Amino acid sequence: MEATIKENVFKTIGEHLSDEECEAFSELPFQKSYARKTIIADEGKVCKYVYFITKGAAYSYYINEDGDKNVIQFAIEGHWITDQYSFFSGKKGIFMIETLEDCEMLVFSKESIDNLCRGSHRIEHFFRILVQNAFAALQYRLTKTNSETAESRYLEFAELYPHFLNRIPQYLIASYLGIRPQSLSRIRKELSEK
Amino acid sequence: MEATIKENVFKTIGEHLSDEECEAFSELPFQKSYARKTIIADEGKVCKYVYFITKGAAYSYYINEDGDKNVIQFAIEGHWITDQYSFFSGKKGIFMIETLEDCEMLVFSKESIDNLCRGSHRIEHFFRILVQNAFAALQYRLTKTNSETAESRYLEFAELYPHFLNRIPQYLIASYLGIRPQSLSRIRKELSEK
DNA sequence: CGATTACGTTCACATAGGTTAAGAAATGAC
DNA sequence: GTCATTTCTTAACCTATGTGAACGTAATCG
Repeated sequence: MEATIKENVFKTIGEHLSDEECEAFSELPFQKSYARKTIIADEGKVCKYVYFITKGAAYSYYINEDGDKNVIQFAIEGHWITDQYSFFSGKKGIFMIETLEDCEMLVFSKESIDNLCRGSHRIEHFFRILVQNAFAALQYRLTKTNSETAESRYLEFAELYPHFLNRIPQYLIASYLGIRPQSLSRIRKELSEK
Repeated sequence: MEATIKENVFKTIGEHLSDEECEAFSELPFQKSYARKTIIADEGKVCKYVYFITKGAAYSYYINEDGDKNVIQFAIEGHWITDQYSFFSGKKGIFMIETLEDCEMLVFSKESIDNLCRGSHRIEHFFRILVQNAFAALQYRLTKTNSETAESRYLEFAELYPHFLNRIPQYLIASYLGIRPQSLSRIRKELSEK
């Protein structure tokens, strides 16, 4: 288990923890399997866990007043996923999290993250850097959303996450890009005609 | 100075530091004034500082290939502003930061943030929480950008930041919302006719 | 103070992407 | 394998926002 944590979790930011810290880390999460299309966090309920995916794929989304699904984030092996807002505030969630494939996850409760961070400065540091990088990436994504056409956002997505294209249904990619499935289909057609 | 830091900086997340920690914190930044319309961080150069605004207003933006300005963030008294990506990675910046009004700022270098965090677990914790909250807010903003009309985004902006409406030129608000100044003008006209 | 520039408004027209609807293709259940 | 369901594609039409240009007013600066 320690090896799994060390390999999977810590390589995600390339920091090294001592064996002791690593052990503290590895005692806290529990491992869990979820079947494909399982909802693991539900809008309106408090999101009590952070999930680190060791196998499979999942995504988070929210549903607006019109009933449209809006994809926030995709996550595959080596990625973290949660409803940040709900998880950290303890207030009711705004996002759903659902598996796309059968998944293996490491599940961390808020208490375990808090204990880990309280108990080890370096683990707290690890999480700070993790969130910081996520923030910078999200800021970049927002600028693109605000200033580029759907076509160029799709091209950038395809370049950035080529392995997602085969694994994730197109209508979810469309939603992630902020457009309708029909529009993505049209864009793909135009691109293939060029 | 300690009082200023304690009052200004720490009230922003409602955590309390010991006097000792507070003192460590207050020794590191320097205070600086900037005139209106001063560019304090420049795209293409490394962004070496995090700014905490104690007076005035500023904003960050980037300029795309077509030469359009794209506003990322507004910041007034009590807010932090920086080019996160550049600041933390040490790579060349992607955003500009410019003052909107004459400003007073507390300026933190990367070394000072790193030293503060290394030297005090609680300060590291402070910054983790700070970034976490910013991340959750940004994620929420992105979902709105992806799924709502410009009109409803404007209404939400006006409700969330009523004090910004008077202080910030409309063409910058338009850019923040991802639309053109003419479109915002049209939207405002339609709203006033309702 | 007047000159100049920056900002906001309006309008006519263009276009990206949304909508609705239908059918084709792929996937999954039995 | 067959049937049902989910996903993808296409097309005709619609709407929100972009574009370019003109004009008025407010802010800024000499």
